[in-house]
Amino acid sequence: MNIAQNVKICKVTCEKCPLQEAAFFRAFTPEEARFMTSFKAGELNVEPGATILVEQSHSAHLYSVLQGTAFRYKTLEDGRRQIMNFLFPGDLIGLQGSLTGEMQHSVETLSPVILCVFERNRLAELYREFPSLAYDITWMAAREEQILDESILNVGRRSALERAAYLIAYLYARARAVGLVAGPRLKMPVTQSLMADTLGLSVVHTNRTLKRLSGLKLIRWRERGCEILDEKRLLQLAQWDGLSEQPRPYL
Amino acid sequence: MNIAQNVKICKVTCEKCPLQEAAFFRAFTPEEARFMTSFKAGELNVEPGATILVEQSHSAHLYSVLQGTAFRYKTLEDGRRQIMNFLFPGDLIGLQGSLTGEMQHSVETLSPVILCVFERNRLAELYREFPSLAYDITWMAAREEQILDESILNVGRRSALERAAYLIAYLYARARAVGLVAGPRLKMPVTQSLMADTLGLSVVHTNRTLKRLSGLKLIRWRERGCEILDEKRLLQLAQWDGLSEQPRPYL
DNA sequence: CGTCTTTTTGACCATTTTCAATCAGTGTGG
DNA sequence: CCACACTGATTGAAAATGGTCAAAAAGACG
Repeated sequence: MNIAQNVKICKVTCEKCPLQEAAFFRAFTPEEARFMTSFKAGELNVEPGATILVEQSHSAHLYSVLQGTAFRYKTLEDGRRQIMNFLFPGDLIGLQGSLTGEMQHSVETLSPVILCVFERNRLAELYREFPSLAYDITWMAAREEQILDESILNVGRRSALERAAYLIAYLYARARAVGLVAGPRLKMPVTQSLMADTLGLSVVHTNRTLKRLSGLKLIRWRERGCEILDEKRLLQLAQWDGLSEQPRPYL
Repeated sequence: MNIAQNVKICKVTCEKCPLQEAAFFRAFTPEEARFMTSFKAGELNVEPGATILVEQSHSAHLYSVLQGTAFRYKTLEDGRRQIMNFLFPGDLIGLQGSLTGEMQHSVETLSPVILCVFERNRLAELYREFPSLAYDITWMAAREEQILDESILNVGRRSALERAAYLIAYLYARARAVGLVAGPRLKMPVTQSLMADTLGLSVVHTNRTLKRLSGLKLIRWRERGCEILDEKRLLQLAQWDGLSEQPRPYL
């Protein structure tokens, strides 16, 4: 397993956080930004395909994605893997570990990723000094819950075709919000094997299902990626309303 | 649909919250308890089978379960239902609604339930005045995430038999923590149809699967309930480690 | 150009669903 | 007390969905 190393000295101050640019994110107040800069312990540059966190391990750090994409997954002892969610810029990584100190899932990068690194044990300080940021963290946790809820509905009650339609529409919506789409194209390296492990299907059946979506002219599959041809009908097929468009916080 | 009404005047003060008794919960400090008493707007008594919250609706309130059990679910337009999680005493209800103000799931009671009612718009106050309680809320949200993660793994990657084993072991563990078991018996009215909607299976197949677990002498099914005969082998079959035993916060 | 990963296909098998009844337990009103 | 209506549990048979195995085709990459 290719474990992430390579701590970079270079540190983008949070006052100049590139994510502030996106209208999609709620901007920090000057005080918040100042605090975050001090709260941020450093940056971590990670290669594609590297493992950031490992199930069962303990991490003193909390991360947020500054750039790139990754995914969160669990595995059963016999190797079966289930992807729980994908991580995009602005997303928090490892908050769950605050409970027992032990991670219950692993995180692996899809693309080159830059992470902001925070000390888990300074979290109490953040809660004391900046209730607004504390609220943001709760907000993000609650949003993750909503997404996971939809995911359970997806895997539990939708057919293979509907499931795939939902997943693609979901990834497209999230990627678009952070500028990771070029026209109909998802700028994110996803393999069908990853999709299978997200959908709870076999790779073979995932392939057949994607072909079926292609046949319906809803998508087109390209080397490690996906083009969305008819977003509206994808949403319709999945019986999904789409993501809320309102601005969200980030760390 | 049987909507919850019946707001009770009677108000248990949080200083004397009966949940404090359980060693399972982190007790409030006197200041926290005093604040919570003022934060608590009232109590709601709800009958079994009543709907507390409805998907797509807006609620000015946040609830926590003081007594009884309930479940959280989503439905597709064509009626398919998926249960996301069950609610036990100490659990928070409706935090997710803080984001858009619109609930993305419904909540229905299983037994008679007593809820503590809080004003959603006073949440900022709680975050300002009591960082420790704010942290508790985040803690609970993060714990819910962990449970949902396991649930996705369950529905996505476990076989029907393993899935059922996990669900029963999970319910048993949670019920035990709050004193809702009598020996091997789950004191909680669950129908096979509810289990089916949690497992992402049809009722018929759920029934066959439970029979199979009975055949293996792992459980015994009783009128609207379940006896656990061999918890260890259930955990083993599901390849699950069980719930963390450490004390947890509650509201 | 050769090696590796990813995608694709076919044939066959297993799991799960659906449909249709039946059975058991509970509560109701006559 | 009994007939009747309900809900929940159970069963069988047929059909559909999805999985497994094996292999080939198509890209990706050094």
